Amino acid sequence: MATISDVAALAGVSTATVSRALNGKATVDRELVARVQQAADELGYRPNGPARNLRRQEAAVVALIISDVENPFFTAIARGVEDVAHEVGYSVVLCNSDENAEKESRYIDVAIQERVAGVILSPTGTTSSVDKLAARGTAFVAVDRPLPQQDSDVVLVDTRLAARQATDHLIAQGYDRVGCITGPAGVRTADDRLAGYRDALKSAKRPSSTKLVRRTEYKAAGAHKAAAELMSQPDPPDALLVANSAMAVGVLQALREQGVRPGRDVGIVAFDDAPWAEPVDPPLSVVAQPAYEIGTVAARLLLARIADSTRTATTTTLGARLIERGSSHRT
Amino acid sequence: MATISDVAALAGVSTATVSRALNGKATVDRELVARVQQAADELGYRPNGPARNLRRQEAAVVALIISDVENPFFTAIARGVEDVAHEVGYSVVLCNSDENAEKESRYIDVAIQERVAGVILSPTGTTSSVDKLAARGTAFVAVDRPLPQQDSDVVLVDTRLAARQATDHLIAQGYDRVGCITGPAGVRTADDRLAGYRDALKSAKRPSSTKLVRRTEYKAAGAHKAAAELMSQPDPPDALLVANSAMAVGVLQALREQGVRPGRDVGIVAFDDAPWAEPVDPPLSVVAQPAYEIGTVAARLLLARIADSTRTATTTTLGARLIERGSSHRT
DNA sequence: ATGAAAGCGCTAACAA
DNA sequence: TTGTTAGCGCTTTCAT
Repeated sequence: MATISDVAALAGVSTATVSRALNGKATVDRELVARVQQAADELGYRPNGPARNLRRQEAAVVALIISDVENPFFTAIARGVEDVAHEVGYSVVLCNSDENAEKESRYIDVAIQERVAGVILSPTGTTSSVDKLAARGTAFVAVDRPLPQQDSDVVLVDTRLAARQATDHLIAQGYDRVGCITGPAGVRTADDRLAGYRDALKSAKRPSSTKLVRRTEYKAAGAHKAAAELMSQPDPPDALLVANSAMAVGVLQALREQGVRPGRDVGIVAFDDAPWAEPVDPPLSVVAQPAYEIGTVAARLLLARIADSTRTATTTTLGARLIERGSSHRT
Repeated sequence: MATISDVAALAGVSTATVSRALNGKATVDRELVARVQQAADELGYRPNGPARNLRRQEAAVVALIISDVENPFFTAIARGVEDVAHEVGYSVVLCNSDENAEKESRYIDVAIQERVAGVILSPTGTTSSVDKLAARGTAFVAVDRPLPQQDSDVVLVDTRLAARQATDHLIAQGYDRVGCITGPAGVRTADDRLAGYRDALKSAKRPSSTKLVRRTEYKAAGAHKAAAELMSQPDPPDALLVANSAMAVGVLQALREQGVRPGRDVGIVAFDDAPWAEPVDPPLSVVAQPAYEIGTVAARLLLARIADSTRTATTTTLGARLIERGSSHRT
């Protein structure tokens, strides 16, 4: 594979000039630039990334560590990050931590090892593996969940408020016994959504009973079981706030099995506006989180921090939007 | 950040010994290994990836270039690739070509530049940017779609047969005018699915009319429009074969808008077993492609080719499975 | 404006 | 078994 010396030889100049010419430094004669360019083209020259990064002591790469590639919420974030990063010539490496602290830690090690310019991640619960990033001075920003006792840039959604509004909406629609299926204790978004749900019950002066609440993994299977349990209690809920779209799949499934129709029989609002939320029957009411925007904001923060590591950390909180569809109306 | 020399100094040995010890070479004294290890731990030493890659002339990284991160079919492939690659210590870099030849080409450039060990990609139609990989001798394998006139490793699904079987099934269920909504002309999977659909009509001695066929992007919006058009014709289809799950979203939406119930009024079979296919009402009949397996097979082929670039190219064709649910039954 | 030369951190010949 | 040393390909002083 052609190296910079090959190009230099062919163009009849030094490697330094080739480097300067190809990197657009102003101090190179126009004619030489052309000659170098032609030689490079002729040889199909591509700079050797590792060599460049070694010399520059940094790669124009950011790592994005998300907890679930199959979750549309996170893929939308990825899109946002990608779009911003590419604008300024950065590549994005997507890593899948699978909500697993060990995998997350491993990817962080890789990121450090490859000397990426920065890391964006949705931290898996209690982990402190981000300390490694902080210790090395690698720029990073957290999305979706704050880092415990870490003063870093964070991009969040006001998910507690969103949960409250969604619950308010269900109550306003005449549902009386609103239940909640949320994620595991300790996962911040799960806790917040539950808190918002309780806020709404309290302000509507409804009693809040633990019999109407279930916590499980953020997956379809757990939610399926939880919903089945809730619905076969003596006093089943007549509405459900569901904490993400994968869970909604499980809940819908459980309701179908019990012959219960969403909306008419049991009101449903789920977090995340999945593509299938609209075409299902009845259409699913959702809390749409600004996932793409989370990604763009996080990417911009990261780039700013890469450029200036002394910036003070900021927390950005974005709002979510309730989209009312058939599943939260009695008619 | 600590370098190998720092570790060497602290352990009182040469850098070569540190390198050997940390890379598990057999020829190092046990006691020294321990000393080196301890020094490395103490300093929090992480080998510099670019330096290592520069020296080794190859990174233990494979690039996976897929045409849509938001499509569950491709994310499942990604999972498969990841799992196999990680087993042998390779990292996977996920890139999103967005079904866009230019983006694909750019990612291929990056892959070459970073000197990745190999590339797995779902080629966007007619592109010849993979030639660049071939020219550089970078190992690669194609998934989902074959490369035009390129003798490389390929992992495919027998999608024509699957489309035929799905159509057979619809006909067997008593649907009389089966239509088809498939992807753009020139995209191999789209063409194959259409061909399989026609195979079935022919062998059932049904006339095949272009009035029952629509081609659009592999997206919800296009399929929505196509379905709406098809259904408002004078002689609308009473069943539809839909070429992927994003399209199915659009089709279902269109049917809802026209007050047409899947199954009872219009039989539906769609490609790809999306998570929401089961909980919708009625549950969606699908052609389940072995996406995860495509990923694992492709990864193994790639690793084999990395190890031995002279291997002759192979084509692996996997089967798909028809899952019959409510949307393809009249009752 | 250009070239010579040093060196980024690591691994692998080659010596000892 | 260990150390010495020479690069991998690039960018960037420092001279010129």
